[in-house]
Amino acid sequence: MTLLDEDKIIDISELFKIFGDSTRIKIINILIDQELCVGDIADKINASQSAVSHQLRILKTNKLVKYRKEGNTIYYSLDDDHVKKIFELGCEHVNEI
Amino acid sequence: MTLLDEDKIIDISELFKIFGDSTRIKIINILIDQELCVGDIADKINASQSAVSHQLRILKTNKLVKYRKEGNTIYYSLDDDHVKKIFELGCEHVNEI
DNA sequence: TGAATATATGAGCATATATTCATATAGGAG
DNA sequence: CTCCTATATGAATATATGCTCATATATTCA
Repeated sequence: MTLLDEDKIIDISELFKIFGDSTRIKIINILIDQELCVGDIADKINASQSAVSHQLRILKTNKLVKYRKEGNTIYYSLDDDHVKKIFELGCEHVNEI
Repeated sequence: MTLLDEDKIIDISELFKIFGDSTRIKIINILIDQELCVGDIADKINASQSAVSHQLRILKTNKLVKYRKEGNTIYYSLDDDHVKKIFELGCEHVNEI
């Protein structure tokens, strides 16, 4: 291993693993330019409330999304500019193949 | 779905799925600045020849690496500048958390 | 041609993971 | 307090996937 140690390798692959699921990519895509509550996300991406909630937990745990409570409702949005950048770079790549 | 259609969503998540494995990240990392043959990759990342070959096939199929034959030996290198960019953006992100 | 080296590949196994279903929790409205 | 809505969570299941082992393929060299 030249550049990176084992721990960082794991971290990086774990990060990309998060992006490597279509449900999560749909969530990220829908949150690119807006914040949305769980139910609306589920509606817009055609997934169950439970599935979305499970995936949001993973995205939240890995700091890819942040959230804001308003009464009963929880609004999610992208956490970090890197998330958007990584997503967009992925788009670019698949567009060019 | 606002921005992307289902097919593109699948493509993008498939792309990131490729990056979402530590063996493949090790391979990408080791190929960042050099081309190497299968055996040398296996040695340097401490993985079996078979495991590396399996993963190289995935990387090759998805156009993340390219190869060059020289007699008996096959040299692999990163295919596309996006691969390096995506990898580096991933590094940046994990460094900032 | 035969042996040695480099790489690829298929089967089988063990593990990880995404979804569903059922249920829990929690806040707001009446 | 009670009902309703929004979200989270745990268990179970089905599927995907990475590794190993054994073997195949291909190229070089003697």
